[in-house]
Amino acid sequence: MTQSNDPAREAWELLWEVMQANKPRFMALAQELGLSAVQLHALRMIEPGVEVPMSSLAGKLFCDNSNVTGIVDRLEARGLIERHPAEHDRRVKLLVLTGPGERIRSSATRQMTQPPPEIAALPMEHKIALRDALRAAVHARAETSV
Amino acid sequence: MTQSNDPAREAWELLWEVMQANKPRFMALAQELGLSAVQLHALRMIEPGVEVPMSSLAGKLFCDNSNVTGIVDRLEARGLIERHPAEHDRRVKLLVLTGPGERIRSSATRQMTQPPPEIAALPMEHKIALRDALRAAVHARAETSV
DNA sequence: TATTGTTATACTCTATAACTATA
DNA sequence: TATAGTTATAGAGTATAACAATA
Repeated sequence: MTQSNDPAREAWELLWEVMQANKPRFMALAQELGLSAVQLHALRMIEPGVEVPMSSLAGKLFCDNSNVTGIVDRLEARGLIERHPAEHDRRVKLLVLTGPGERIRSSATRQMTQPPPEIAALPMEHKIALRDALRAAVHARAETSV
Repeated sequence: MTQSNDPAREAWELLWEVMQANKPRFMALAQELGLSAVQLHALRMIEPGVEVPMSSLAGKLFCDNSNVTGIVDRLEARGLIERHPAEHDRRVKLLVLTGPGERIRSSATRQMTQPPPEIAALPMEHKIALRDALRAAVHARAETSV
């Protein structure tokens, strides 16, 4: 049971709880697609038609470049992404989704962005309040991280 | 940029975004405590004074029993938890925090439950709306999972 | 027979350090 | 000199299957 006098703190703890409860769904989705959790995250970070440098992917995954090499190796072996050398700097390798990669990512995105039952079943005024508060929070983050 | 006509879907995507943004803070905390991310999660699942069977911890971490053996080995080697055989069923091993384990867990909890700046800085009406909506969601979850 | 936890095995994830090829 | 990515290495996390002890 969460209990606190500070609404922000309690909201934060509840937020963890909701995400925690959603973890099995995410893991099941990854397994269904034949991907590890990290591979699925990586795939999600590469948008269709957008070339992403390896180091940029490392940043998005909060891990080391040397780690990304292996993750990309496996996604490439599965035929989901490709490495292309950048023409402006030949040290850089750009990652792009393949056709199959786009399709799998699209399916993953469709399922992952579907809210879990406890959010979907909220009364409309709660949904809107939730959205508006989170919009404000994310907007604030974008402001400060410029 | 998140964009959707369905407030629940947009809220869910924003929720992911907030948690994603918080990941570096969590990783930094784990490192500061000399723990891996999984070890920190495991430690958080064991409340002071509460004996937790290994299989129960596996459930909380959404992983296999065989996996828990290693995680517990390392936490025990660090002196943060102990294994005790259960008297009612001697196959079962109960996990309890040691003194140092309680102290590290307490410090971790204090920091992890502190909301990130973008939540803490929200106007009070947004904080309360966020808390109330999430309370309703978590409450709904508790209802259906009985 | 069934269950709890361990072990053996194999693979993935992870960082650090050393390396390469570029810049 | 510095940077992007790779490789080598070592350790941690992960599941499956086989196992021991207990129920």
